[in-house]
Amino acid sequence: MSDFEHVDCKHCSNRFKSVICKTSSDHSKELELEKICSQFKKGETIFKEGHQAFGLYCINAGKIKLTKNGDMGRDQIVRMAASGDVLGYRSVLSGERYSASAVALEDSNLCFVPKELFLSIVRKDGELSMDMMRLLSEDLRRAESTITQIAQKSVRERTAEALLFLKETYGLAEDGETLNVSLSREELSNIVGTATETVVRFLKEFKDNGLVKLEGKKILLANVPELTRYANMYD
Amino acid sequence: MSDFEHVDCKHCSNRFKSVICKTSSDHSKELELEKICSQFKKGETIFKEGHQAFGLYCINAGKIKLTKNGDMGRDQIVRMAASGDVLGYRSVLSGERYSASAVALEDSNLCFVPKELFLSIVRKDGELSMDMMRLLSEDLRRAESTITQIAQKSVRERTAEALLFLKETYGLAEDGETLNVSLSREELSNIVGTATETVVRFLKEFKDNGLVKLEGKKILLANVPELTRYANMYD
DNA sequence: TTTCAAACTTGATTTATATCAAGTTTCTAG
DNA sequence: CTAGAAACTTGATATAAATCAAGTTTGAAA
Repeated sequence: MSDFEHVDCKHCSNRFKSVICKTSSDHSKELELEKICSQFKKGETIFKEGHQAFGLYCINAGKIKLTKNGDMGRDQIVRMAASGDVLGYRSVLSGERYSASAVALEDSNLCFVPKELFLSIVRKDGELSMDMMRLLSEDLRRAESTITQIAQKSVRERTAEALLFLKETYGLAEDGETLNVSLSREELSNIVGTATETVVRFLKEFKDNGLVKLEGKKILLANVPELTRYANMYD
Repeated sequence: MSDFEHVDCKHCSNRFKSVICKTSSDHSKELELEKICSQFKKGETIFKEGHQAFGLYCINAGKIKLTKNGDMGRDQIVRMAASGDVLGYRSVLSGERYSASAVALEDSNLCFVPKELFLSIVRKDGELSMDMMRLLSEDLRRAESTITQIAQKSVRERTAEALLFLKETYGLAEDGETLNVSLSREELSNIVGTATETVVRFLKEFKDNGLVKLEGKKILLANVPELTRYANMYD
């Protein structure tokens, strides 16, 4: 992690719709003064599960995974974040330690906002409060939906679903077909919640059935409708 | 569902610590006037997944399960709620439809607070806002922890864990050993995310190993430390 | 550029759990 | 109190996915 050129919030809030950046202009000024922009290289850890939460991070550019340690040492990816998303607000709001680790999936640029500053702004800015509640609500809805998926769907279905989820979250590359994120097979297995070999096998099956094309870590979605059928076999 | 004697918030907030009940006295008065207390019989549905959220519910007395429909028709229990808990705030805050159904596990007594009233109080009461954020944060943390558990633990571990979770959530009966909640084997399987027969088998195994005693739907935890070991075999 | 380690792939085998089938018990409505 | 349905239990079998083992490819550092 190294310091990076300061990105002003106005610029940021125009490009992205980060809740934090939208706060009214007087609070914005405070933010401008106190926030710290840093650059994280691919693979670098932004914060670690179990550590004290000193503040939150706004993603200015880049892609971040949030992982939790399972009891047997294996990681589980519980969220994937992109530009405009905010990390760590859950812990800051509840006053707890970070409940997951944040790791950069590619070189990323984040703004750090200290806990006290953020809390004081939230207390003053009712609209920001509402935004934060909406954000938490949406995260909670998605998490509970994931519980249902993982508990009830087969690994094949979840693998197909993970690919579609990555498409929703990070979009596609310029060709309009390739997933716009590069993950190892192990990371993919940590999203699906399965063994690495199993992910490899299902990707191969999908490839053999013309649903995807594989080229190293690049995954090209060749047949999204059919992939959707694979993901929801009982709809 | 039938009308029930009106329970005043002050009384309620003394016994339980529902966020809603704690709001400052001027807002309390509004609440008193508009809220509607109702009684739900065991098995009755309080609200249904996918329906519009007209407000939220405070549990005055009773136990409620929150379930989501999986894509193949099977239910998944995503949360268990008790006296003092609030239901439906997620949907009200995010303006979405209910994302889960709420069903009474025993005869229960709830207060309904209309959406508009709640939102207007939240907007005015900064402390309530903070409380709601803490509540959502805690729910989110627990949900993400459940994702990790379900994705990585065996059904045996999750079954043991479910029993411990029920002990935490609803406590024990007067004997200090029996779970203070009565669930069908199917409901238990909907918490664990497995087949009903599998839950039956593991309960029997636990019984044979002296971890629990079974008497119909009563489950007596005979050896909590060992049950904990079963739940976290790789700690 | 070579070398070594890490990541990936594939096959064989084992294991956990789902599913199916057939009772048995418990609860509920009449 | 009885009949029937629903819930529960148990066993047998099938199957999905994990694990183990052995390559192969890829990528990074020297």
